[in-house]
Amino acid sequence: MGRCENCIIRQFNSLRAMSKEELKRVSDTKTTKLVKKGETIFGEGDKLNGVFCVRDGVSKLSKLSPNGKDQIVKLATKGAVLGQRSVITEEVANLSAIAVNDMEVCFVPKDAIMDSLNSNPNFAVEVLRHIAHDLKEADDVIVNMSQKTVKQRIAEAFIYLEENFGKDKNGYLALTLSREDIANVVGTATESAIRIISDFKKLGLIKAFGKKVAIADRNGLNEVAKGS
Amino acid sequence: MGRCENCIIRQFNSLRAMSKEELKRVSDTKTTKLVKKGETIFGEGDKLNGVFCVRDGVSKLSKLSPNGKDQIVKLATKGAVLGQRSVITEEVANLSAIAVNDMEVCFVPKDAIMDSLNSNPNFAVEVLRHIAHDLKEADDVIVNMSQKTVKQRIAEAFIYLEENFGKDKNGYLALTLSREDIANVVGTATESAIRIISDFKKLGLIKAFGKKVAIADRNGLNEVAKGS
DNA sequence: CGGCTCATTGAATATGGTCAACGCAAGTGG
DNA sequence: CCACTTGCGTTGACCATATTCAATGAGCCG
Repeated sequence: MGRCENCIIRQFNSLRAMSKEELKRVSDTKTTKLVKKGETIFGEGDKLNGVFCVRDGVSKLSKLSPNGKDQIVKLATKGAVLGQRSVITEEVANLSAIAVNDMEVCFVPKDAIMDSLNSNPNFAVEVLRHIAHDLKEADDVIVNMSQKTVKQRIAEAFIYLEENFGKDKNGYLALTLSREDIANVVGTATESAIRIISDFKKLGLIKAFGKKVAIADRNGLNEVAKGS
Repeated sequence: MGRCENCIIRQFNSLRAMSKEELKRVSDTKTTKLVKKGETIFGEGDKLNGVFCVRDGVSKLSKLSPNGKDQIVKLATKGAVLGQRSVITEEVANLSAIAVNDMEVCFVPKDAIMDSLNSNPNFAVEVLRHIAHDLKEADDVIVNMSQKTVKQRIAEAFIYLEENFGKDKNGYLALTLSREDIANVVGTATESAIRIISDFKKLGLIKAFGKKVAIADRNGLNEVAKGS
């Protein structure tokens, strides 16, 4: 099992602001887990005793709405730290974290985190910056959700997926989501999403092969996203 | 002009975690402003040189969507600190802050804030807790926006307004928003909001007198909000 | 009294959700 | 190997919801 001090992933998240000693402590108390596609890392309402640092794979963070539908609030990938928010506010988890593909995550007990927060201002400020950035993104999502059509949001989602997760050798989006997951990301019914995706295909904006999708006309998609 | 050390408002926000010396410094550099209803405290894209602490009145924090419509992301009242997020990430403001009624705000230059953040872990963690809480709320708003109908969201909005801003002696909501503002809070067209409000009135859920609104049947509204 | 701003209403249209059916591919167990 | 299930993706038809454009009213202020 690797040592946090040498972990490259750390460069992407707030743990990079920890001192050598702090990292050593984290490394000594952490455990590494493999999470299979579809498995739950933690669920809404769970009491979290630490945070999860994503080393590999992708997790969806979602919340069940009162009407019984899941809304995916964000996708977390390599470098993300899950559960941070709940640990800080000492509340139960507000979102569920479910693996979208096979993952490798490190669990870091909360004491190591909280002690560093309370004693190392550099670390606290670094975490603060990350959360502040998340908040900005969340505000932007609110605006998108409430002001854009489903079609625009789906177009944006594809662009987002390509930008953040890249493509495989055949040009398909490297992260393959089920139609249902796509619908849950943009907040619509699965059938609605399917219809729009099918339209995009007919318009030549994307290519689709089973659940795999490739962006064929990036500019065109962009036009749609901005409202054509 | 009052001294921050004696300011009661401070109890509601992260400034309560500052030491006496830090507060003194804030107090010496701060300025107090009166902002009239409709005036802009800062706009999207502005570079902020400090934060604004709300002593009285209410501000709407909104963002213009690409299609030209304003989305009100949140309402900030007594005790709220505006612009905090932008100062922390050293980005331009992501939202506009506009006074919904006459306000009194204190402007605190960012140096005092940043220096305390970097040297006082108590303060940093307190700010962190606040922002983490804001993030949770934002995530919840995302779920509401994408999964609930306009009718549900308007019902929730009225309940929210009563809970957070109270009523006047006649039972009307103490914070009076224009129909357009209500529409912008729930993310819909003004006419849609108006129609639904008019329905609520016919159903006896609310009373309306011009732009003033009073909740008549709290339980009924709650039913609607949960989806009846 | 204009001239404003905002609330209100109607009618036509667009957009999205729901229900139901069918196809296809990947297992699974006999 | 075949019948059977199961999970998705896909499509159609219908209904509900929300937007848009347009017109009218109601109150307010100089």
